[in-house]
Formats: sequence, structure tokens, C-alpha cells
Amino acid sequence: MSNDHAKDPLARLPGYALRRAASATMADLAARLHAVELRISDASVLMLIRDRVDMTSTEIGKILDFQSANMVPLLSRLELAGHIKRVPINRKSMAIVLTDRGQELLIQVDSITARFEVELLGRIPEAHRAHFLPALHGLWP
Amino acid sequence: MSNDHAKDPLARLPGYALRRAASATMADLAARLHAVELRISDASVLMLIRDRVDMTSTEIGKILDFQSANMVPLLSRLELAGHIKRVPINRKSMAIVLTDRGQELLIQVDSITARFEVELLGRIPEAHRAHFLPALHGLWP
DNA sequence: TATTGTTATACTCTATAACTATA
DNA sequence: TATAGTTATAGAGTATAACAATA
Repeated sequence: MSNDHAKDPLARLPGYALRRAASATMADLAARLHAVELRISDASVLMLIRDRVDMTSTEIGKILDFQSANMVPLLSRLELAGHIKRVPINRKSMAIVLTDRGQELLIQVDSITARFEVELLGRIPEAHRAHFLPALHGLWP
Repeated sequence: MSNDHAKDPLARLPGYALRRAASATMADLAARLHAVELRISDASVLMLIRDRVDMTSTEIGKILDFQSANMVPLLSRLELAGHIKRVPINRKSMAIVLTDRGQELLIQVDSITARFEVELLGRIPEAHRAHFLPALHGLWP
């Protein structure tokens, strides 16, 4: 207990702690990704489609839990920035694929997120570290 | 690994898992608190000031990490609903105090959050459960 | 009929800048 | 000068409803 959580009576509640931890951690990640002008959701999409040439907007949204309506401005931004392109699958569907520029950017994204993940785990006391990911896996469908 | 995280290659990243877990869990809590017409931030404030008659808006914001500008509409809502009142400390500061009605509502809030916290912990595999809170405590200041 | 992708829209959350009044 | 509280505003994130075109 190196920190000031004693001053916050709510810090004993797992739900509250989850909210505070996620909020602080995601603000940190967002700031790091700002260096490559990406949002967290943008980076998630780029990482998800890294080796794929066949994922549609709908599929991406299903996996990442983004509404399809919200995929539209997200993908438009990435396309406008030259990171992805839309490749027709049939007359109804489009595959979302990394461009060469997107591939290069992904190298930077990998570097940023790898460092971020290492530092995140590093802030968790060693005795609890290995339990963190399996615990979280219970908390979303 | 009872769930579908195998289909999501990002699920191995602790940061991503933290984001997904917090998002799903907080959506659940928000829905439960909707029954008493409170937001998560509202309920946090009520729980924080439960036994206090001397906390100012600024102090509350510092503990819960809400900007003071964002405290204004939050407290206005709670005051309008009759859950809190403002008691002058001096000509500059106001104490934020539960009304009788706020005290009664807090009983319901405690019931909702207690059940929520139990179910949250229940979704974490037993072997990892005790490590969850101490791990989170490393992740915010 | 169901699905893909889209448009428009609205609500919540959070952050910043600028201001008043008081300590 | 520093602090408490406020106003206005903007950027994100997220949700719903309605729609066109195609499977």
C-alpha cells in the first residue's frame, strides 16, 4: 500500500478501484498514442487487422464491441490519414486492410503499447501480477 | 478460460483487458443505479460524504478525481433532487451534506453496490480473486 | 428477411480557460 | 497571492433510430 488509498474510503470497493485504475491507465495510454495522432480505439483497430485482409467493419466492431454506427467516423479518419484502405469483398461488403503506411505506423504503435503494457504490469506488486489478466477475463463476455 | 477471449487477439494485453473489463462492469453498475436515478459519479459522492458534515466540493473532487468545474452540475442535480444540501462553512466555502432524503437513498445505494460488488468478485475465478484489489491499487495515484 | 454500411442525432463524461469573490 | 466556486465550451465516447443496398 504505497499510495494514498487510505484517504479514500471507496478504494476498498473493487468496482470503484476498477473504475479509477482503468480511467488513470487509459488516460496514460491515450496521451502516449497522441504522439502518433491515434485514439485508443484507432490503435485497437490497427492491431486487430494487422495480418488480416478479410475483416469487415461489422466484424471488427463485433470483436472490439464498437457499434457499427461508431465504426463509420473511426474508419473514415483512418482512411483519410492513409492508414487503411477499403477493399471490396462483394457488392455489399468491404474488407478493411492496412496500407503500407498503416503497416509502418503499426510498428510504432506496437512499440508504444509494448512499453505501456510493461510499465502497467510493473506498477502491479509482483505477488499479484500474474493474477491480473485472468481476473479481468472474468469481467467481460 | 470459459469465454470467447480466444477470438480476440488483443485480449492478451492487460491494458486492453482492463479497458474492456471496466467498460462492461461500469455499464452494468450504471444500469443498476439507474433504478434510483443516479449516475455512478453521483453515487460515489453520496457514499463519500456519508458520515461527513464538513466536506467541500473541492475536497470531494480531489478525492474522487473530478474537476471542480464538473462538480457544479453534479452537485446541482443532487441538490435539486433533494439528496444533499449546502451548509455554509464561511463566506467562501460550503459543506456538502446529506439530507434526510439523501440518507434514505444511501441505504438503497449501499444495497445496490453491495450486491454489485459481490457479483463482480464472483465472476473472478476464485484463485485470482484476492489479488484483484491489491493489483488495481498499483494503477492509480 | 436478415445483414452491411451509413446518416443523423443525442447524451454522458471529461477537460480547459476565464472569471468572481473570499481567504 | 492562493483558493473556492462557477460559467461556458469543446472534445471524446457511446447509444439509438431510421434508412439504402445487397445477401
